Amino acid sequence: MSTPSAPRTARDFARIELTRLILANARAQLAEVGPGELSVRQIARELGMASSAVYRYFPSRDHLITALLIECYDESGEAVEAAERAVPKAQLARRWGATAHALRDWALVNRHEYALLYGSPVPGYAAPQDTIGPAARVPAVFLGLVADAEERGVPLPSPHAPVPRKEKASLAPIADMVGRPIGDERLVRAMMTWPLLVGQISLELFGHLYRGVLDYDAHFAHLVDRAALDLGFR
Amino acid sequence: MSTPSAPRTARDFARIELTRLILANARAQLAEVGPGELSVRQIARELGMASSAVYRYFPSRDHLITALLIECYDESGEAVEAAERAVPKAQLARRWGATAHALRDWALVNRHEYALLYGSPVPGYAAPQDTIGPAARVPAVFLGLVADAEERGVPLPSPHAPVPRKEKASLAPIADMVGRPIGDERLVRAMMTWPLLVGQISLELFGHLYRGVLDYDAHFAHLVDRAALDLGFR
DNA sequence: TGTACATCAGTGAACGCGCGTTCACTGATGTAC
DNA sequence: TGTACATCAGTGAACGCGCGTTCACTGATGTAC
Repeated sequence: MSTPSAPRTARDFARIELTRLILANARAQLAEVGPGELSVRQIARELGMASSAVYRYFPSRDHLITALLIECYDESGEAVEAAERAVPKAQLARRWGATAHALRDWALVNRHEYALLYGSPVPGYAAPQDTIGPAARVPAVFLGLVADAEERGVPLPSPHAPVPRKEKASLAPIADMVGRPIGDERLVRAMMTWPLLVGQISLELFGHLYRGVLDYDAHFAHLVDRAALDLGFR
Repeated sequence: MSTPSAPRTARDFARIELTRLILANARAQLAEVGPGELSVRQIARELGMASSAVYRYFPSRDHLITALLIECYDESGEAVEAAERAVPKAQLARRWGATAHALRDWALVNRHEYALLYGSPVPGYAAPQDTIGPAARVPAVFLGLVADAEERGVPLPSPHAPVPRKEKASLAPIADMVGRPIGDERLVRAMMTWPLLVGQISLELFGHLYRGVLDYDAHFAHLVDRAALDLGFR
């Protein structure tokens, strides 16, 4: 993909391998330390090379972070997509459940990575355009689900809320992303699941449910079931 | 409150004043810089004193952050409570809308403060018990709202989702916090609004809606209206 | 009211640490003839 | 196939910066008699 060309020479191979190693090590650092504390020097140390050598592969720390962002968006996207694929297409509620739980499970195993994606922005870092595509993978799965529901004519539970013109216009890019016909009401419902999931996972991981909710698993599972109803999936 | 005793001497006055000044300056720093980059030395510089002097007032940077957390939780709590108070008790939907918008408005004006409260935890910092009380103010307002709805016998829209025993037990501390009788289903609904709001505000502030949603204001307003329906508020 | 002592605020230097990035340089690898 | 040159990887020192925290000290404020 981003390989400049087929590796021919030993140098090419080494370059690819080391780029991979550096990224893998940066990633490993995220097991111990938050995204803001990622250190080029620490990576170099771990790899037994001079810190300046890293700059042959990534022109700056920001480029490294960008690569990590893309990797993590893709990884979580892949996890969510795989979970969804494993359920028969017709079972909307189970597909929804599988995807929602896949996202949370990924976040629980990759806490700092989750924080990198959905927590506060890394200080001094501005994400470039390159991350937009990968970032859209997870929401795209959810949007695909509601589009399927629309296709099958699955009814949405009442009461319905009329969608104002302004809001409809506001969501035009999302409707485009779906690429299939979808009712306003259903699109809004889909747009509620996204903050619900990210909000719930963030509250849990960032410690806001501590001593409030006793069983995080049970609570998340129930919220997902509840949301399935609202989406007309059962 | 946390004043050790009534200020009697000039020293006492100066101590209170300087503690206030240091905190105010730390707070002002948040206008420019994220919570993770808060610097004791920078505060001292701004105040024209030696950095070591700050340690007469706060024994460590962590204590400063704790004080900031409490201040910000209280401030946002106060904003939300005030917004709610301004609406007649009987108008549940409007009370809900006012509180939800108050939280977002506060977050928009105080972006780094919001990140401090609801974003990724500050690296190397562990919040002590002292923050739990103030942190509960905002959710308490929302819980109060649904408790009022319960009291008035406001019906919840169908379809209803039976709440499993496990989940019911899991939410026991929250039910306690409410302190008034409240149905399981309604409590769960309340527990969905919290991640919805925090999730939506975080997605917006942290850049995840960029070029996806065009009009953040309109979208948030509609989500809040939509949620009001689900809560039985209209 | 005045003196002797204790308490505390604030200073400035220092400790010990870490960071991202640059740069001149060496030596290995690749390429063109 | 062998040589001359160009390209690139990696080094180690350095720049310039910032940080939290400690400590011995001075001078002002407060207290007890």
